[in-house]
Amino acid sequence: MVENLQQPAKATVQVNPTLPKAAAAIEKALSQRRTLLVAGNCHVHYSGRANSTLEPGERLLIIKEDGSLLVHRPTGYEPVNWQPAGSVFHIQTKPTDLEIHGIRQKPRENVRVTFSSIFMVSTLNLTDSGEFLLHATEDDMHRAILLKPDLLEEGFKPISWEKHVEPGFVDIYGEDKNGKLVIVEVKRKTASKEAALQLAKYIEPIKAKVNREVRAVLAAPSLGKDVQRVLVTLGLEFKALDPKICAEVLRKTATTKLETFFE
Amino acid sequence: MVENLQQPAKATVQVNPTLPKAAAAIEKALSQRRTLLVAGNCHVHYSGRANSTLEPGERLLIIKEDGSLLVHRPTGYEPVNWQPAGSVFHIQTKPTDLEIHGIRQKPRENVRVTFSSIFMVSTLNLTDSGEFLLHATEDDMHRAILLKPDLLEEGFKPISWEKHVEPGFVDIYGEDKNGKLVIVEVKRKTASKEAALQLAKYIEPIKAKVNREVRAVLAAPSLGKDVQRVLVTLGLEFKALDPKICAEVLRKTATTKLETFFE
DNA sequence: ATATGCATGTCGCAC
DNA sequence: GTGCGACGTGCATAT
Repeated sequence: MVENLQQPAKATVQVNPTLPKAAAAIEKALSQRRTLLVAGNCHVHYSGRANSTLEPGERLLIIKEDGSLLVHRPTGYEPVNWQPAGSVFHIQTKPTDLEIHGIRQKPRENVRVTFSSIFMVSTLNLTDSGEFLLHATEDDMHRAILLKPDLLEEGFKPISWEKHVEPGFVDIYGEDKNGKLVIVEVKRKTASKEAALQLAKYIEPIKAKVNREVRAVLAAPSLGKDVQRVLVTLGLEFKALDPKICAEVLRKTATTKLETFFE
Repeated sequence: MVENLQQPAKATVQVNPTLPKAAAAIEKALSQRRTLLVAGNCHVHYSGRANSTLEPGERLLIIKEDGSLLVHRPTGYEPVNWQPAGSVFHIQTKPTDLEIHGIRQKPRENVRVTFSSIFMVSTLNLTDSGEFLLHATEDDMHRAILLKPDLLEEGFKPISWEKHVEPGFVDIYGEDKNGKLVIVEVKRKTASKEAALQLAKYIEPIKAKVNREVRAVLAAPSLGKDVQRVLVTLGLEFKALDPKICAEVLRKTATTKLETFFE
């Protein structure tokens, strides 16, 4: 048959469909596991971890092939209502409106999007295997220090990484050029008082354990308002460290080195 | 002219447009401040607080009238790339692709979405003034306790709310039926060790200030794994409190009472 | 399953 | 502007 020779359409669209025609297109998109777009006037009820209501207005509904749902208003980066991947959907058509009901288990929660009119329905058949790479994360900063300890200070020797000591995890743990123990807390953004306190609370347990002097260093691109004062009070040190520079260091260095670091 | 008598179209769509035609539609949508949808094969580069690259694949681009941008892959609740409201966009057409460049100031960052083919372009003219209401938030729990203090315990009398004491804010602050001071930390989800510690750190400063006995109550729907033990150690109490029940209490009570509470 | 912490988190509010 | 905390946060990871 001819259809078998054709590529399936990447996009199908209906503009100003009747509600029954829209319902048919929606049902088909859901059963074929395609990305579905519906624009129209709707109201929304959510019930689950919390409850919400959204009064009628014109919005864009997106349902993806993995069962995630988004309701977007005409402004704002964030969806006003949503459902994470794994939801299942039911369509209900009434004389004057079309309801899309999404249910998620664990936690049990559901969204009902009820359209009174629909401007557009579109079904997209998207294929996407492109890799996504993000750089200059806090993890990149950790790796960069391990690879090139001089980023922290000349002569620093890392011993351990993400080590679980009593109250939580120490980002990096090593020795300075004089053999003193150094614990390092890394932040990719301006460090707050919280970060300083988090670092401070590790000092005593570690001192008690190793029974020798311990230095504590907060490595971050900058310090918040009164954090300098807190550092002095608590006997902590600060090292300026930019996540982008760390990412650059990693880019210039073979990643194989990283993987062999702790073998 | 006839056009003036017509309602502006709620939705305009092009399926499989040439890149120049798509570019024209995109330019128009941006200049008219409409919601724009573009589905096609693209790659994305982001540079700003971090850096990212997304290799080619088929995605949906959304640009809203407020200058927010979303790039959605065919799966996943979250956008793979985005730009918050307030970004400005430039279109660049080359022989083989169409680049949409979004720039945001403060922080300075930019996204470049480069389409090699486009399946669909749609412009939506959405009007939305519907109110959004969310219930069963932590704030609802605060309000419910203020309105109906017996939710916390029989005879409780609230004194203050979101009070700034030394290390931070106490959620609720009051007296029990025996005249003892009570400080309350409210959580809308299972309370973690952090919540217990947060509560504990207020006790000493407050004791020092008021110079009398202080009780500390953690009000939450449930406790995490070892939190019960932490509570005992620190001398804290627990009160089971469900955000949904709080929301229900508020729903049944005139909101006017709330506003007059602290007058 | 639960707990812990990061995120280009975003957003709102108070100072 | 900065700081601070909530969010239906989502998400990955380690236990």
